[in-house]
Amino acid sequence: MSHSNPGPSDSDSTRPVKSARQTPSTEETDADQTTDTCPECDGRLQVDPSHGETICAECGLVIQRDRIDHGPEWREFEDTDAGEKSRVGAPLTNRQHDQGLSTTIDWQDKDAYGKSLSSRQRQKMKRLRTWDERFRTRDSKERTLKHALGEIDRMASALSLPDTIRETASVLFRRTLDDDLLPGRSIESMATACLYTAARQAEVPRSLDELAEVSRVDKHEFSRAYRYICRELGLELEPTQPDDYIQRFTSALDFPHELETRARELLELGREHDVNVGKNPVGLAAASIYAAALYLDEDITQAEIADVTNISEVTIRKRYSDLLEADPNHPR
DNA sequence: ATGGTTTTTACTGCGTC
DNA sequence: GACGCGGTAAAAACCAT
Repeated sequence: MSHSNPGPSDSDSTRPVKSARQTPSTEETDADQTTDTCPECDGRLQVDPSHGETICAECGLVIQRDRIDHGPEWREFEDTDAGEKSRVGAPLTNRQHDQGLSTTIDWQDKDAYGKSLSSRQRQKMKRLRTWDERFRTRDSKERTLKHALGEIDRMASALSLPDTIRETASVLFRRTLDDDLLPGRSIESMATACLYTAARQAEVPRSLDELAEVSRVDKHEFSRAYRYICRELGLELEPTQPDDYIQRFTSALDFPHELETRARELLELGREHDVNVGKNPVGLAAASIYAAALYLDEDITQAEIADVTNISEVTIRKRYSDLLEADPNHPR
């Protein structure tokens, strides 16, 4: 009866569980007042009843979605109740500029039975469509939002990021819009920055290079926008961990799961010997994968890893020789 | 702006298939 | 001889001050 959808985070389930990020206990207590704090920024969590979402008041991170059944309430006893109790409809979403509420006039010149309209009617529909369109994107902010959310969706799909992250990115963009951070910056760069931020907050980071490949603006533009919104919205993000890139890179290279764990061990070893402080986490991930591949006799060249990670061979060499030195029983 | 650090680019020499 | 690898110098990029 209720929407028991498996949840968008499923596409993420292949990742090894790092720690209990989700707080499943809140499901049971089910109180609207939750005293938890955001795992990202320790901000206060609040429940948005209209969306059934738990979001962080500080950074806009969506913790949990769809706790409210959006299904209908079938309780109309008298005629006067007609329509009032029925709350049928799709759930609200932040990912459409009008939160998914508006209707659109179809582009086909057909009536409800699928028959073609007379030419007179066609004229009329054309005019109506024009006004309908103007109405739906009434002012510039709505238009901006529409554009941005479309872009966020497109880029998130290209990077196969789950829905929760798109939601977070959408919330972030709304905040930048509400705080008037947009003037002077392109919508594209802001939208890209929001997505980048959202992915980092959810600990499934995509590198700046990866974002740059799907964005319509270049790296510098949106990384400037990113720093800007971090400052203005007071977001404090931890630096990304090399571990967060391991799973994606190993699977892109068709390596077995075993290699993944080996790479993580190497990173841990490196951490203990302080050889990876101040280094690019993406470079470290690439190096640990290369090193792990050597241990496990995988057939791989530095060039191939450099290719999928966008890290130069030189850097891979440097980082992985660091890692080997940290390993007391390395092969050579 | 500046200086320190990291990463990239370009190039060289060595061993192997 | 092409390829993978290790190294180096210089340029570029990045970051804090």
